[in-house]
Amino acid sequence: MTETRLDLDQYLCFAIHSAAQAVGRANKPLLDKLGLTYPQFLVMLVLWAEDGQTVGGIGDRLFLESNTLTPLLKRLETAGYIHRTRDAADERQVRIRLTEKGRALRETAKGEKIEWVDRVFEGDQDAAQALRQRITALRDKLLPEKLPPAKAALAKPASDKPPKE
Amino acid sequence: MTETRLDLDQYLCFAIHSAAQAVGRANKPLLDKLGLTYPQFLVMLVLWAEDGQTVGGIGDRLFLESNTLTPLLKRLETAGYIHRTRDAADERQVRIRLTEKGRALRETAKGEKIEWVDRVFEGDQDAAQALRQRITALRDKLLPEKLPPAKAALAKPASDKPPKE
DNA sequence: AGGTTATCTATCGCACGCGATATAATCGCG
DNA sequence: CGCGATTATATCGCGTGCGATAGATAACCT
Repeated sequence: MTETRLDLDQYLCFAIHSAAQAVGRANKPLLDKLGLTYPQFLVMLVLWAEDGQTVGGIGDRLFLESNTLTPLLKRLETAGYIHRTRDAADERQVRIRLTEKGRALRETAKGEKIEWVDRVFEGDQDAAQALRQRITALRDKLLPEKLPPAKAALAKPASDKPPKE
Repeated sequence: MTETRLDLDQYLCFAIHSAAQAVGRANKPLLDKLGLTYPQFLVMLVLWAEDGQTVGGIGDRLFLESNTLTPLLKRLETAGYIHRTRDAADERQVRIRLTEKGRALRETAKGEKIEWVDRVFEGDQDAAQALRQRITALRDKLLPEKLPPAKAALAKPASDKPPKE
């Protein structure tokens, strides 16, 4: 019959897929304390690092687009963590700004610790870093050509000539 | 200000999260040819290896539960790839069986190739295997211990102080 | 200037993932 | 045997992801 033995773990894509699910579940207790979902927490991380970013700017860092971010940001606004206001200079953009409550949440978050990394790697920080780098390298090779996010934001973009297709 | 520079890639959880998204996008062209979503494809993989499994059996392999699988399986049934029938011996269970169309899809799938693994690893199979193993090891350390139901009860002697909670 | 094109955000629809709960069948135990 | 506990699946609600598309505003071009 079709009793071909199947080991799903032989598929790299399933390994990553299922690992991401497992990580999500492992993060859940911490996020519940903050009252945030994981994507919401990522947005707060981005805003804690730099307030007043645009929807698109946040999306560049998180690899998300407005169809995902707009509803998410509205929920964060309803929860009282952020304000959403059109940029006066460019009315197409929406600037996301932390409220006092949103900034305060950062202190709560700092008090919490991601416990599962220690539990899994048992102090072997090098192994954790190596794995992290390999995974991000894999991701960056898969993503369509987009400028490396954090660094590009630092330097003022000199007007260059993008080669057109 | 709060201009702490943020490198999200320093977080292992974000690395995995974003890598899983990237892998999903990379798989999309292949899945579109098959007319399946990625979770649907995983279910088909499981069934191609062993037909006639129960909902729970499939869920064990994919780390999913009936709240996710039931609607997904109904869609596969609507698409004509599977049948869902109650097990005669145990009417609680639902057996999932491939249709002829479902089996035929396997041949189509075999003709397709996951191209991005080669593109990313450029023939370095060892690197791909090593990464895969590290990721699955991470996942397995994160997942709660699942005891094979009946067997664990046998070995357990009569220490009848159930954990109060 | 005016018309075209590009950019930015929002909206809609669908498919997961999952917590909470419901329902039905089976098991366990006196 | 009967009744409570357990198991298997289903249902409901919400929050993402994401393709497709719409709408408004800005940039561009001759």
